[in-house]
Amino acid sequence: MRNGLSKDLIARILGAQPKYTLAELEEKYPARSLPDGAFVTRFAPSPTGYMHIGGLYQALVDCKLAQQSGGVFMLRIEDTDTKREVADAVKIIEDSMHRFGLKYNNDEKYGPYYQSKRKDIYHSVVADLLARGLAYPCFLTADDMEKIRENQKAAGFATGIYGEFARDRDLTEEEIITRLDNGEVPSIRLYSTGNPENRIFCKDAVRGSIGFPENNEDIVLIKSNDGLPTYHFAHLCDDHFMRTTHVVRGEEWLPSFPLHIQLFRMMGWMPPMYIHTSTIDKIDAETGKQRKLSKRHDPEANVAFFLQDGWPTEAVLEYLGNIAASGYEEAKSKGQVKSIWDYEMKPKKIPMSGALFDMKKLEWWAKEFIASLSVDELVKRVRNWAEEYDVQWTARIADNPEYLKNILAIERDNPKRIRKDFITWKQTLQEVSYFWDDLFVPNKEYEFNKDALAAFLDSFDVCDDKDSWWNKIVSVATDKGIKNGEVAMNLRVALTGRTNTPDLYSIMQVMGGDKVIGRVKDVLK
RNA sequence: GGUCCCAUCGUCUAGCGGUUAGGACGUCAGAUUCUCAUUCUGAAAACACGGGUUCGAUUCCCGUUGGGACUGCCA
Repeated sequence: MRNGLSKDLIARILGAQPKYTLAELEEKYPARSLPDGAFVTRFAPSPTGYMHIGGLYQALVDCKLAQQSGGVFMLRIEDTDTKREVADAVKIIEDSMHRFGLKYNNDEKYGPYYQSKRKDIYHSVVADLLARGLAYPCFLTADDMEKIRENQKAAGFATGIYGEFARDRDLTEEEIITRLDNGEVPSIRLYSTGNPENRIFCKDAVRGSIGFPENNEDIVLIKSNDGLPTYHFAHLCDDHFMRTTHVVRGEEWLPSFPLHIQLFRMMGWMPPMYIHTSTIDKIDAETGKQRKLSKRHDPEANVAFFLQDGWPTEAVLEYLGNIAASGYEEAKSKGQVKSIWDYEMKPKKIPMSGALFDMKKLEWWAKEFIASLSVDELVKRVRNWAEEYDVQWTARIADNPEYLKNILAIERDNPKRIRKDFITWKQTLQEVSYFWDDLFVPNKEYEFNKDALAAFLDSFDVCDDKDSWWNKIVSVATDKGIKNGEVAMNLRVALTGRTNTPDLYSIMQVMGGDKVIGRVKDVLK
């Protein structure tokens, strides 16, 4: 600790008198009146251009924990890094939240929810630290720090601004004024009182108490270039004054956990409960090693990928939710709950080891989900997707909406035996594309038994019921001395170009007599 | 290098000192079916290793190994 700075000097450093006293802030953002045990959570992404699947996972946990406890879930935009900010990023985040049904409730009373708009709060808090000698203006330039870092590395020391390397931590007021007069703009650093010889214990809801050496780095609280806070300081102020009870964040924050706890202690504030979630990983194709899903290498790291390809958002949420609350799967299969929102998520049970993203399992959730839809609902979802991502399909569907409905209704009448070959809305359309002449691809490889096909065509009547239809196939087979299945397969390939399809009779009914006759004739030519 | 986190079938996990180590996805086999999908039945498949503690360790402790994160005026 050092001598506190005078009021006037603090105002000069900050560019203005602090707007609030700590007491005023406490009053402005009072404790929330919520039922006992209610969680106040927040998803706090920085607007850097896209929504990461890991972010969605965290947001789901946040939302779920708040929702099931009768608490509040907030969305806070951490836009303190002006350099990395991307134009539409906030829109993308909000849109993703909306599409996945993650409803947040940003009560104005505790806002604003953009960190860039909360400067007054950060400055007021840092003014208090400055006055108490727990923070100081630091005039180290980027070059200075680079040199320090190099020297530290060469000497085998830990890098960072601490102890003797914290050049400006004991500047007198006069020295500070001289530098200010010089036109130098300081950042504001923590005057760390931590000693790495001591251990500090930090409590994580899943991992329990974690011991660290105390933090002794004079980390930056307020940046010199824009007067905005760093993450560490912003989260301290925000989660305190937003009255957050549970901070759900990635495990990459674990190393700075002691710093955060020390910060809370310095302020005399009660820290929230922390839940550090594990990463969502994949095996790197080149190195064969497990690593976090990354935006650059993995399309599936980006939530937009799932939207574009038409994955049911519910399925993605169930997959992710089951990672956080692994009993969900079983409870659902036993019919105890209908959706992830009905299943209680226990903070302590959120897994702490990194989970490999399992596309196959996601596919399973998606198949199950789509199979649970009514035909009308399925058609609606598919159309909605097409309208957003595929104009050609939109046109085709609009041309004859009933046709798509009939196609998708195939083998869906028996609830116990619904086909489960649809995974995404996009793939659903591809799966049934042969129903449209412009998409139908005749099979050139298959060696047709033209005799049999011709014989079938002779007897074909689209009005036949399923039994007489099948009887005709059987009689063709008998006449030609081949198996029933072979006749059916010839017909299947002639009509669809594929060797695997749903029920042939249904397909023919939906296609209609003209198309059936046309396609068989094309083969016979 | 330093600090911290993690370690059960291929994958996600249940387990919280005594279990035939359970489930799900995936895989394989069989049955049903005009093919596929579905449905049903079944199978293979795991406690990283080495020390302790204990009558007894998958479970507790230590170490090793392996994986991960952090080490920025980025979050």
